[in-house]
Amino acid sequence: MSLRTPEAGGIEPIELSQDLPLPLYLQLAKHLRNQITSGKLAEYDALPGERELADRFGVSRVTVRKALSSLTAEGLLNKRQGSGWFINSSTHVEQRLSALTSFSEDMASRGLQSGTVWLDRSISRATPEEALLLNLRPGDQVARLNRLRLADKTPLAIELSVVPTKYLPDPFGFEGSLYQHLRNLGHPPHRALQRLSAVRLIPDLARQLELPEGAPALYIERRTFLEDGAPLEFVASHYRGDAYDFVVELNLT
Amino acid sequence: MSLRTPEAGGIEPIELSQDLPLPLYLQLAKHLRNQITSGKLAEYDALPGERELADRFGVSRVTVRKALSSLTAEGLLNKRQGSGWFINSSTHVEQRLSALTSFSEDMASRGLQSGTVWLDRSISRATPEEALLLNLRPGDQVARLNRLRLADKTPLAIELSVVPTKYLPDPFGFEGSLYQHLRNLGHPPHRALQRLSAVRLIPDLARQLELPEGAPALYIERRTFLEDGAPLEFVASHYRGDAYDFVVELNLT
DNA sequence: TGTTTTTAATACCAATTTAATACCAGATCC
DNA sequence: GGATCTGGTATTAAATTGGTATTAAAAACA
Repeated sequence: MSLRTPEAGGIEPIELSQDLPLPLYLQLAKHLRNQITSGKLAEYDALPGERELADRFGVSRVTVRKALSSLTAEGLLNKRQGSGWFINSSTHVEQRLSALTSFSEDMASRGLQSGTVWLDRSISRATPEEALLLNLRPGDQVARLNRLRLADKTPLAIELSVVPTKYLPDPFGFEGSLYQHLRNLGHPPHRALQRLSAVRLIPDLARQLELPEGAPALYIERRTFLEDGAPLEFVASHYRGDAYDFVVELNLT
Repeated sequence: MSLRTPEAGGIEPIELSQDLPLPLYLQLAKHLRNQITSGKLAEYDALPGERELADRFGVSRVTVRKALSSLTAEGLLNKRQGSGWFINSSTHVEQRLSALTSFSEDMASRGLQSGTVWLDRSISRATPEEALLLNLRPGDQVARLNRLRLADKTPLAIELSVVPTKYLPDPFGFEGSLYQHLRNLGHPPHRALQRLSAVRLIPDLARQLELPEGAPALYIERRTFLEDGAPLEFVASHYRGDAYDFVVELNLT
């Protein structure tokens, strides 16, 4: 047995079969990806050596190698000759886009308890600027959702969502996730465009976030679109600069 | 059953009939077009093999081939011998993330003239933190590139790049784009992971950016990786909060 | 009605991928 | 410094992929 194998590897065994409609190396990659992203194999952990893995799953070393290589291309693993294969930090694959979809999911993935305090829930006419951004006619009505977002009871962000009433007729008709509700109503968000910048908090917002006036904040403006390209939602958020990181992962090819 | 067919294909069955006033291959093309554009096949990039499809729909391979060819002419599919048929990614919406690759390109796309003032260009030992982030051994050497970035002659950002000397042996050996240079050296950046947050500028940085002390800034930390997953570069940037927007576009599906 | 075009089948060809074995080279550890 | 770990690479055979030629029936057309 390899010297550097951590406690028998901690990898669950699995039966790989040539009869399945997926090549062996992809079956193996899939299994390992599960083990890694599910947290069963901790960050920075070493994987068992290639020979050991080949032996354990009953395939050749080349097959193991192809599986590991494909996971490397995904950014989950890295290797060093003479040392072995290691799990990358920040391999929260499922989380890649969740930061943009749902506040609660985002918080959950960071291991924080999320909470919401409603500041405003009403219907009114769109301002000229909102009408422009949401592609509405002047005077069209919008639902306005202003929420204070909490992480472990600490104020983390203020979020103002504006949705045309044709997509959200009743702003009181839901609890929890706005996106889930919109999906239920048959208006699933499909694409989003975000702008991020750093701003100084105005007194009003600073007070609500329990920060001194002028503290730095991450300002995120988001426009969400339906599949047919129609604007669904406009959100302006202020995140506490001292407590929130926005993570983006991307390919440069 | 085909070995390489991905997960039974996920294609709904349909009854094709010679008695209809539409040739078999067009009936099949129509059905597949529906499945693709409706997004039912979006999660499977690959289609089942031609033989598998022929078998499943009870027609000959040539018929399947004609159907797939006509969809190719429409731009929905592409093929590779030995591999199979793939749904074009252009049918999914493309992500525009190039704003993250190069400062100069980013500026150019905003119609601004970009400039650079070198603050530091040297080689030294990696700090323990850098060694961890770049997967180096303690004492390994890194090139340190500290640049003041200008947009139309206004200071816009301060950027500190750290690259292991094994990838960038001579920090003076290039002008212009670091990424272009790394590509020329055979180390093309492949993937990046970014963290963004808002910070208050420390006096030193504030002075260099010609801002008052404590002004808000967008802090962007980026790690860039090679295709094989090895860390290539670590960058820490401070962007003026009053002059820079960071744009992200993405799909929520 | 004879001719051409389209349709759809069978059979065989060529490129690619898969997955194995055997051996090479760099790192680590004593 | 030399075992002996580690990953790296070259070579191979078999399986699977799409590619193509040939044929015949059906449909369209003159």
